[in-house]
Amino acid sequence: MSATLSATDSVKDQTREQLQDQNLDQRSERFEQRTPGCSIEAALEIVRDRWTILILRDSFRGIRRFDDLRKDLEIPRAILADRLRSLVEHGVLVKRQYQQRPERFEYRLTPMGMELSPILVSLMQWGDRWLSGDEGPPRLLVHEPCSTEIDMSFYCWTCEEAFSPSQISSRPGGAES
Amino acid sequence: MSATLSATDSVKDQTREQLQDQNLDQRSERFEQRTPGCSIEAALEIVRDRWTILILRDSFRGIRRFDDLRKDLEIPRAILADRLRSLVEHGVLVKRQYQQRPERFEYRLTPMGMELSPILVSLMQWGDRWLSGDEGPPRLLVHEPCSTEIDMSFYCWTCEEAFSPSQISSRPGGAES
DNA sequence: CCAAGTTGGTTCGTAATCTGAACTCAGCTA
DNA sequence: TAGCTGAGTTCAGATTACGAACCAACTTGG
Repeated sequence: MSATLSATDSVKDQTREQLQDQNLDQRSERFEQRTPGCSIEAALEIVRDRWTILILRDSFRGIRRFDDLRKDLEIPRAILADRLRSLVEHGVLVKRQYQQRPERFEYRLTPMGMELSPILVSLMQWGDRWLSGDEGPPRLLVHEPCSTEIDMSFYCWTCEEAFSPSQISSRPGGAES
Repeated sequence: MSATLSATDSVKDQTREQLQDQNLDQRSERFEQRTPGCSIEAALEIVRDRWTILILRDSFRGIRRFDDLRKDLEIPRAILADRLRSLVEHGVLVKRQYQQRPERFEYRLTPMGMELSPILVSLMQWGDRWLSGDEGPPRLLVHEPCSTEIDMSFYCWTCEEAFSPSQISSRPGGAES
């Protein structure tokens, strides 16, 4: 996945060409990100498809066993086995024996896996907002202590306020030192 | 690496839980959600695979044309055409003619598409946190006015504080009234 | 005028993946 | 002894993905 420089160039060219067109063009680089070393791509290598995400959703719901996952998702066994293997290899789940006479296993989220929750929550909220019918969202997520509905918008700890995606800009990270 | 303060917590939680086994089972319904009418599933029907997400990432970066997308992503033409068609059908992108002599088109995010940003940002941050090497995150996202790094953890507007995923619980939504 | 280039696709044949059904294996259970 | 459960594996057929070639409508260069 190279083509790095040409990507930059074409973005610039395009922006210039379209200046007269619309005036939201300066926003176009909000998520600017060089392809080599893109964290989104890296994450997608682990969270690779629909099944994987649904397995994770079920893991958050507390479903831990092969057969329970299979029945709940109606997923082909071979694929479930494969995805679980992959998630374990990547450190998102751990495989644990929960009884030995008949050897039986369960899969649990690791801390790394737990931290996938913002992804699932934002998927769910987007689905709620744009895809749920007249009946409104099928389920709500709330902050347990106070029952306030969860809102995954952006919040700035310095300004102490929420802000919209248009106020996001990106800058190089990497080895600064 | 700014992160959820929850990282440490969940490490602790998990360790404790794994030693003692099953006293966290009541938490198992955090994301409880019946399969019919799950917003995550609904969202996944639109955001269906890796390519689709990468197309959206590039859209946020301001790449709007078929050929620019193809070159940047190195995606097969047929698949790009198919994914763009699907995103347009679902209302995430709009296809607009930007010149007529040789008919040429571009694809832009709709408001519905713009609101996918929390999903992309949380994917990126998870990748940053868990997958980026010694060099740290390849790019940072900041709140433009103050340059504070964006943190997509959970924030409660009532309690005025951030909280970890373990404090999320779910309840039925749907046609109440 | 002809040749080549650009953009935005479509149409292949082949390769990789997914799928459902059947099979395995170990230890219960009646 | 037969049958059941949980956790898989194996296999044949259906779906998708992939890369290369092709098409169409214009523009540009010689």
